Amino acid sequence: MKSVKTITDIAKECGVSISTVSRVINHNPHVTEDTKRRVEKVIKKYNYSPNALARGLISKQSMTIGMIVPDISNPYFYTIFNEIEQAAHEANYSVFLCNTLFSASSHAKQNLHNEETYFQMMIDKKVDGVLIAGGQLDLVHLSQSYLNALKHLSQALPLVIIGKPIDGIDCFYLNREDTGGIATALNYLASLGHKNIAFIGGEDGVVITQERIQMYKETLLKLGLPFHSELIELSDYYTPDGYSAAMNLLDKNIPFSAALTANDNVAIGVLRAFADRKIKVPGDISLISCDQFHTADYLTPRLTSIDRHTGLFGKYIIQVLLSIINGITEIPSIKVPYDLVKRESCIPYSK
Amino acid sequence: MKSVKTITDIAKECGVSISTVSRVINHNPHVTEDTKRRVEKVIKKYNYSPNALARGLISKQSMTIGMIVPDISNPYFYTIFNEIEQAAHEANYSVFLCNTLFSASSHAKQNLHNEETYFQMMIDKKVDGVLIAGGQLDLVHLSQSYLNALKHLSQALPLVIIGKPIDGIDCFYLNREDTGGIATALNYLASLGHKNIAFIGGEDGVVITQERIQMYKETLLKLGLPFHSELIELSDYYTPDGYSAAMNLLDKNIPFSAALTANDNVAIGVLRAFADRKIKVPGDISLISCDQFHTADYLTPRLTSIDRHTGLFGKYIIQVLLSIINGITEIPSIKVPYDLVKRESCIPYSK
DNA sequence: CTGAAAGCGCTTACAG
DNA sequence: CTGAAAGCGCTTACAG
Repeated sequence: MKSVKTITDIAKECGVSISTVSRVINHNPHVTEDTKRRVEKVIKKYNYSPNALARGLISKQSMTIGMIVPDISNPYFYTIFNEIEQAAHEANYSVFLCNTLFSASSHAKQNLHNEETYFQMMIDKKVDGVLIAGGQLDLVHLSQSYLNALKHLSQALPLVIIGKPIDGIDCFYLNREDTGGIATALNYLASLGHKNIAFIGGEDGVVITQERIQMYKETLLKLGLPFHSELIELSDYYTPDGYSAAMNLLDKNIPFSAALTANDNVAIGVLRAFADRKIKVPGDISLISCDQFHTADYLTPRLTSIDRHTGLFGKYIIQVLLSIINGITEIPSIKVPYDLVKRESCIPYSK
Repeated sequence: MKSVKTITDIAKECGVSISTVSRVINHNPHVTEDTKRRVEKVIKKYNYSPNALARGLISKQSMTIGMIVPDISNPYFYTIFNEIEQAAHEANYSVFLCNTLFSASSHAKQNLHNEETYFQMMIDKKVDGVLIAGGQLDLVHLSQSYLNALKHLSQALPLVIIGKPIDGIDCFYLNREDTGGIATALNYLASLGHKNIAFIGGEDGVVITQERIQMYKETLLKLGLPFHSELIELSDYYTPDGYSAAMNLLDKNIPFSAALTANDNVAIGVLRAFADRKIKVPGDISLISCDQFHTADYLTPRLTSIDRHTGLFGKYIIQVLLSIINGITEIPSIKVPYDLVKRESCIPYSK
């Protein structure tokens, strides 16, 4: 395309062989100080830097990793990505961000094979490792086609999956406890005297949602609180979804004095729906979010949330991926904490 | 690393030369239907797909692009990225997302050469084109080191910069009108009878901020409204920044009945600050945001905003980059509209 | 210490 | 239509 020097150009100008140039580039000690200096001077002169494609071809390392997520505009994913990318960059890796646009709620409408084409691209591009978070992965029922593609990927490259192990797919699975926050939130609300507690958000047909509902049920039982399946209103993880879910819930006309929300984005929608129905938070209903994003502390009321420390989890993920790339197969386990952050949206029950 | 077939493996198993295999891969018509079928069968059998590194080395096309942004968690950037990535993927490109973490507000503290190392990485990896949005680029004063790195990049690869032309850097510049929204917002507030209008948000030392303030000044003048430089409170583009900026502004004790906010995130912080000071929006102060994100319609009050259609701009950007990669040097210009979206946060002035 | 040669996995003229 | 050869820009034994 444009004027970019190659190792041959440098070698010629220095009057040495390309082997010698290669040696100085790679800090091979078997080079005279003098020739080394001479070569380095020319390298600097042209700002020469070796072609990573050629290098990758021969060294079997592209210094590249792939991250496959459904939607980078989701704070959960971009928080993880930020950590991944930063650590990767520090380790001299570049990262392909693959945004598949997969949505569990509406996946009938979309191109079901989109994720699979991303898998193949990562294989073709010889990334040194791939990370998958979210997408079809989380579905309760996986299509055969997806499974095949995933298997093919796992056989071609070091693969890290954020989630529960999938039958027949041999790769590394990193899992964070996804339900503990639910129990913590519920215990807190119960301690405030709330009895009828709604559950808003979480996609239908997704493993995590099932587990969370299970935990919701169990915890209520343990606390001796009533369980009404009608108080569960699923939805996607975004603000508009929270809004419509809250409206649907309200339309059922089942009394509740507190609500659990999948994350802060959903909470914003719920807050809006409640305001439209003249329901005061926390005056009429207490609200707690199970996954804190960045705005919780600036909403009105300030949102009581569970901080799941997703950033920490991201740091852990990339650390694992990098060590796997370097041949370490023993992965350290980690306990990512989750903390209850009490703010203004929950108050004691009073009737 | 793991078992991945090469063109040689396929050729051997088919009993043909690698040239022939290459021809069927590349849909070269000069292959007998019969051999073609035979080769394709084996390709399918092993799920063979050519090594993109080797391909890129010879064809001078890596089918890869780079996008360099300061912070992907910023809705402005992720909205653009989403469009870029989707269109790129449809055109069979993968995208390296480089998150430089550059912040104009606090760049004294950070690694100033971070962006430059990303530039070099993109050159080394032989991406087919690079896109830069935000970062040092937007600064009023550019460091010589950055300028050199940028020049080097522009000479090595097709480069598209989102922003104003920079002296001495020959590349493609895509610029959207960044100040029109200010005038529209101001006109609207004036039409509601507001006279003292504050300006909150926008980083200091950045070109766009200068232009916006200039526009703010000019428009007030045109409208015959007073201009108080004390009513300008700069800050970064995030919620906490909006909060502290609003607090600072309030502490000055200069009366105003309406405020312009750089974007919705800043507006959320401002809303919170006002609430803490018992100032009602829109009762006491009307608020308008100059760049709408996704939550505007769910805040309380619902936020009146300028919709700058950043997604559309993103579609345009990638279309331009792709055509440049394909050798088209004539870039179509576009007029991205901006619309005033009236919601609840602005009401007529009444004293 | 240094260079010539082989090879990474492809594509593309060039012969046949 | 098909194969042998050259070559993309590197790295890495192998000689010297």
